[in-house]
Amino acid sequence: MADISITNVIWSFNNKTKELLVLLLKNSEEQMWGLPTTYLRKTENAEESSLRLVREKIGVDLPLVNTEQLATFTDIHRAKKRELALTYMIYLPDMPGLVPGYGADDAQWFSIKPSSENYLLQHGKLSFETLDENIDRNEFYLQSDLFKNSNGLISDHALILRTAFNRIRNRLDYSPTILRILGPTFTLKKARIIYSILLRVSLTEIDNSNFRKTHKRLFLEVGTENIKGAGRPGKVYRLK
Amino acid sequence: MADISITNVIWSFNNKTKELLVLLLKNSEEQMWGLPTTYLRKTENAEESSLRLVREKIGVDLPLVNTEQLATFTDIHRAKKRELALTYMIYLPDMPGLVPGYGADDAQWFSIKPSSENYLLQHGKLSFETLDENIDRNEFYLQSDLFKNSNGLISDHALILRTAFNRIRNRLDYSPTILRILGPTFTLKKARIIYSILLRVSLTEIDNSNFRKTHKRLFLEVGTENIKGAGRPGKVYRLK
DNA sequence: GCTTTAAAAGTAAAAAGTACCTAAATAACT
DNA sequence: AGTTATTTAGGTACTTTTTACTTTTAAAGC
Repeated sequence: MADISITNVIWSFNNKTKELLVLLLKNSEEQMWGLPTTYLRKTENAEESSLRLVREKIGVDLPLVNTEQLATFTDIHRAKKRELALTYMIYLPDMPGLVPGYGADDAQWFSIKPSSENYLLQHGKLSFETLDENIDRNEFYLQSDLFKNSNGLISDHALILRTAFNRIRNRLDYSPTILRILGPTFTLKKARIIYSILLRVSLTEIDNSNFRKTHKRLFLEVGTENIKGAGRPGKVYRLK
Repeated sequence: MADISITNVIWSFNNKTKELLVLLLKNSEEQMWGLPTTYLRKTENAEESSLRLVREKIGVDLPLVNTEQLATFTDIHRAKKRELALTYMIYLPDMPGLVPGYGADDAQWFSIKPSSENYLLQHGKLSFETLDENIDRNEFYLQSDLFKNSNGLISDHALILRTAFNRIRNRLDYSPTILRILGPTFTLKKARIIYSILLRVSLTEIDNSNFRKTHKRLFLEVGTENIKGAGRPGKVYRLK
């Protein structure tokens, strides 16, 4: 009856600029940016489809455990034809190189950058106007009411992206899976950078010492940083 | 391509026996119990479909805000034909009367009752064998690995039910929407009963006084109980 | 009025969170 | 080599929250 699309929100991290990234593709037909999307095949379940999409667009072959269901969007008017969007989230370290692939003219990592209270899509920085705090609470109901295409993204991909952002933020306290974008291990500094972006506060507002205390239950110490640089080398952790 | 089914996990509460209830229907064809299910129509989104199902089975007409997306199950072999299950949760007070309706031979409220470590489906009591604590964390990945039909429920409805149970339990601390089954207002005693069932501890293990202190941020006092009975009448609250 | 029951309210100790400071480890500079 | 700047680990005292337990209050039944 309806077409089944699989849409991925793929997160990564720029180690040089310390930016939180999300992957967008430029649609050949409409020349608008949107999230990577494919169609579910007869022979695969949605998780497999989501990972196939990653393989096709980024050339990375991930095990099943690396994709995580976000939500399903079913609004009648969300696409030209009736189409359900089964959305997934994926966390990739190292900001892999991109190739546009079939149906896309361009592929780019967009930086999620808080600008005062808002996020704006400008100059390669992705940002939402008045990121609605209530979306996560309401994301499962009234999707049609929340439907707004305010960011110049294709279809309802702005809504999907906000839902993803809020989900990640709400999970920060007990399951900060977003830290996977830092690779298998990470320093507390990098973790704090991610937290500061998601919580939209400056890095100094997240106290180094207190962050260590309140989060050590989530992290496991596995060694010490061995990179060159000024200052004491940080300890290296991984997610428990 | 695939059929789209809408499956509801409908929760309620028995005010006399103080039991947490879930609605199951007996399938005419297979003579097995399962969750209420319908098929998505061209003219409706999934939330509307979920509420139509409630209306058809229980005769209650709810506003859109009363259904909440649980997860989408896409395993290739989850049904005889390829069929995606978009699942929703609904909280109904007063344990409404039931009519089997089309395709069902019986409709019943089943009590979720913890028996030691396990939950067993016996004598109208619904229960899971070794309710896996990890399902919620993993529910969005590896669904096919978790697929087990261990409760005599149709298809993968046992998995759906466990996913629902774990979701509710994890949300208890910050968004105890399950308390809607108590009606618009409730006493702390009743809230504690729900918590004790979900956390699988005895009522006395949830201290009355401390429960009040730790949960007052979630509840709003709206008056005092005016029912007849021994003991001081409890205050009445509603969800903030 | 006294006893029983059930819930609200109080108290003190423990645990967790917060603001701020000191110590340690490294690089760069004189 | 010794000093300084930089960065992160670790410590301390204070505040808030949670927890275990006790007391008070408000009703019903006799």
